[in-house]
Amino acid sequence: MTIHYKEKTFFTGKDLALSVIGGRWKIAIIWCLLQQSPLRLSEIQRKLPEVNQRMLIRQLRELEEDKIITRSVYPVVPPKVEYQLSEIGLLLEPVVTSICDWGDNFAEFLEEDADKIAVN
Amino acid sequence: MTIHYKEKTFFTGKDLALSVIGGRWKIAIIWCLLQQSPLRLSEIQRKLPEVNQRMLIRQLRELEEDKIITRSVYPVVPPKVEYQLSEIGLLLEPVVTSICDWGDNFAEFLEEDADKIAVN
DNA sequence: CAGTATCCCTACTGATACTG
DNA sequence: CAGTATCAGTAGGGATACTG
Repeated sequence: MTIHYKEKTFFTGKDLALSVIGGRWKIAIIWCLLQQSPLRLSEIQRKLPEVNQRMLIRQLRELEEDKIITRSVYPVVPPKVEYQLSEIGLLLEPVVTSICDWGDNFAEFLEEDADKIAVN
Repeated sequence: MTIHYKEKTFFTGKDLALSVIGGRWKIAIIWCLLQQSPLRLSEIQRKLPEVNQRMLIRQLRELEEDKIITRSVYPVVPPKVEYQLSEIGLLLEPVVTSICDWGDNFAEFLEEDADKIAVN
């Protein structure tokens, strides 16, 4: 496999995937939109308070460019903008799920480790 | 869930997972070690030529600290160091697999897109 | 509400040289 | 072989203030 995208060359699906979803907050954003959709910017901000607004908007723009999410602007006052996952974006569900599952596993693992130390 | 790790607090397994495997080259390293294990540093370098040595070693160190991989040093001349996935590290297989699968899907999606443009 | 604009800083990167 | 050391450049990220 060889694919050219955004002036770069990727030799595996993995590398392509990482270039698209590897951004600092992208998995978190996708996780939000898998749980509930569509979401407005302010709603995503409430769900991800640890992300500052500028970064959130930048990562949303990149996801939109890559067609992972769609952005719908309603010409009303006050402004209303809705974000949701595209078809290809929805297919990221297994990625997000497996990450969540592993994270839970790892959390348990850390607790066991802490127990061992506590026992000693 | 609330877990404290490395002086930070995580409220979801997902956030914990991302803090551990979110590094720039970590998924790539884990992918290597899932394919073949153990691997020596020079072998990983050959498999991931796009990563420079200093970054590779840093990310390996972090993965080792988080107990995702193990590092075995053999006291021989010339030096021999082997890296392999730990038990919890091996459990990342579904994460890596789902990322690879999605990446392949996304590559197809891009090609279809290119076709549409070509047709017009 | 949904964004920009500004400033600053850390992380990553690349090249090259050196060591046990 | 498997690293560490140094320098220097760039991209990504963070805090805060401001606007249609």
